Amino acid sequence: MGVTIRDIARQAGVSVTTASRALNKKGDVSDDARERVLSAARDLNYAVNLHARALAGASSRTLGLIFVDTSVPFFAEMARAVVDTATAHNYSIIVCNTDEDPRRETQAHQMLREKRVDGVLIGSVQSGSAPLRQLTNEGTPFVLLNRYLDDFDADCVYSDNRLGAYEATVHLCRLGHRRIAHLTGVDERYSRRERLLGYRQALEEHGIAIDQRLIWHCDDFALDTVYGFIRRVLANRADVPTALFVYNDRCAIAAIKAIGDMGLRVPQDISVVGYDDLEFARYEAPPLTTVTHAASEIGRIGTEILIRKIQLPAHENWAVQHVVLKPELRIRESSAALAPLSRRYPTAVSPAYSTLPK
Amino acid sequence: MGVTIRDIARQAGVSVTTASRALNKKGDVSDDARERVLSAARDLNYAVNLHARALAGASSRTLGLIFVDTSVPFFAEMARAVVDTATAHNYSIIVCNTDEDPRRETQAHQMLREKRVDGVLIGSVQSGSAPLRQLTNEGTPFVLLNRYLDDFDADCVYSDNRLGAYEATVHLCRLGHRRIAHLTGVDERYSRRERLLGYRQALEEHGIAIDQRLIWHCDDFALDTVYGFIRRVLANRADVPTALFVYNDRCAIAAIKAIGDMGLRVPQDISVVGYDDLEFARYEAPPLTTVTHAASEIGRIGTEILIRKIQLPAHENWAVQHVVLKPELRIRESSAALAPLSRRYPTAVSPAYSTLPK
DNA sequence: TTGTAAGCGTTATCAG
DNA sequence: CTGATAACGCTTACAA
Repeated sequence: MGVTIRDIARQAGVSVTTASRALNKKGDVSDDARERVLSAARDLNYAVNLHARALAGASSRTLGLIFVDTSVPFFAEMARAVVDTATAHNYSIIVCNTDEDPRRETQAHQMLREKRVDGVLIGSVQSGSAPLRQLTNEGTPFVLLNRYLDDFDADCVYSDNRLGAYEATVHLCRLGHRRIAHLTGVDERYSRRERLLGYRQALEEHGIAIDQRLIWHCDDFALDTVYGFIRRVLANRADVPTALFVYNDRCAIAAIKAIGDMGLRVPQDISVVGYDDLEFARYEAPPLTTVTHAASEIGRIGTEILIRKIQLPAHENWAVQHVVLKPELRIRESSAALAPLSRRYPTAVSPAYSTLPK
Repeated sequence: MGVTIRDIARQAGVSVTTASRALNKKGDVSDDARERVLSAARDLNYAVNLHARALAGASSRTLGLIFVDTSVPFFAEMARAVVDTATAHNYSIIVCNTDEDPRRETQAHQMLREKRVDGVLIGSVQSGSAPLRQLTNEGTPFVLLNRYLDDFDADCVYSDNRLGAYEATVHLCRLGHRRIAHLTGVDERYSRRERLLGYRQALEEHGIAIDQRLIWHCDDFALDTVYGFIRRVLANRADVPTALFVYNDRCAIAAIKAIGDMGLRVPQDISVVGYDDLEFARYEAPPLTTVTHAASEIGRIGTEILIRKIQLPAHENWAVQHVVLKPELRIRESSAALAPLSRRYPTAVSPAYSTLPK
């Protein structure tokens, strides 16, 4: 069943050892022998058995990738870069999704352990540092992607969420806005905390008091929820802000639609700024002001660090790396200078202005 | 290095064989022995070495997934379902992207061969049926996802692209449109051919002659290209259709923006219909009429078929499965009845009306 | 430069 | 019910 190195050794008229050496282009093999081995391998359409190779001590040439949800565009892009970079270095990627469920996270780690992966890229940390500690104990290198932990000093690459949020909010302040709301999620993800901090810092620096009623926590798993939430908030005229900084672009499109359906205009009545610069952001109506933070860069750099760490000669020691990427504000048409009061709110806010289609 | 089954056998005071049996809950083991083995495994934090297991004849519990580009939302959703379904059956997924490059496709197949995966899910077929033939020869089960090959009878699950396109186009015909353009890509992907066929069939059935100048082939790798393409076409007033059926939602948002930037309105001047029903489609302005074809269903069903095939007892034989899912038209506000001529084209078409932001 | 032989960790066979 | 022992396919000392 399947052609083995023994078969090609026989066909090439050499020993298994020589065959192995020739195949792995290592050690001294005569040109003649190498030639015969390689052509035998070609003839027999040989493919190494990586399980055997891994078992015999070599690496498995496989990395694990643990994400919250690889179908979310931002993560999908990051995952794509991870796979590409790994492929370029001849590693393959096993993908796991946690959906922020600690149980699934544990299962993922267990599975990767059983598969004896050479390293793990981690974009989802649900049960604290326990799994990371285990990886460290077992000597499996890992890199945090888009995550940072206060209580565990690990290699990581992420973009400066606080800075991005800060710049987005400063942008709105400079446009004259003072009632700036922030829409975020309900979980305690690192990026949420950081963006909230950046938002607060910008307001404080501009002498704007933090108004808790303008910090909107809304479950953003389904966009419908976000849409409904915004409509409900806007229905109460007193709560309507003049600008809205949304946790990400995905939620921003739901917010923009909700704003429009409530009879308000973006940016004339409410300026909107997103985060992520997803592909569709430029095609929104109006084109969405947002923050880019090259998801693919995070994926690429993280994977390169991981591979470098894996291939580090045993005697050298490793200096923990923190790579922080600078996000960048992309100013487009969804944000504009605060209009004088007389030009705002052209129509009465009517909850039934329009509804979300099925 | 690492705790082995030998260690837990020793600690439990049984033979390796018994330990293995207890761990795999197969064969007869006394409750007492099982108990001791299991607790030893727990104490020592044991994790099977799947390489060893695979080498010893058991399966590797790994599937391969070959896609064109897992970061494209539609594929990302499908991939997500594949990973979830596989996980539920205790399989893990190795992801490969081909970018429609036959060389990368070959590399992917080679890699999966070396990893001795139990089966492969294939959503990218670039070099014809050669790789599939190889899989068949080697006895590696596979299922085509969202693909169908005329010249190779393989298990596959896809949605009826022709039907979806047909219904989309019929919808436009019934709204009174007769100048209906179709925007598609430049490659010869199966889904492109099928959607084009559905489009043609609908027109023919409504007595509308096929006008080649209304079938727009445009490279859709970058959305900018699509945007520029549409603007250029619309600049020539004579070529402006009253309705546009776009290959997918992703391109449709670029088309809608281009139409708007050329001073035309959707749907009053041009009705637009997309395909895929991506999450953002409902939040477009106007909400996009499109065709759903549950990407996740394709992923789930395909994976289930593959696993069933893998686990098929050797003596039973397998009847090739073709699962065809029915797509469904979602009518929203981007398509509307053909307006009388007098109400169309309110503004002169000016190529410099607006531009795409950076 | 080449070959022999001993693992790697597991499962499967077969005999107790 | 249990346990030796022989694979599985490969790498790698070590020996020649």
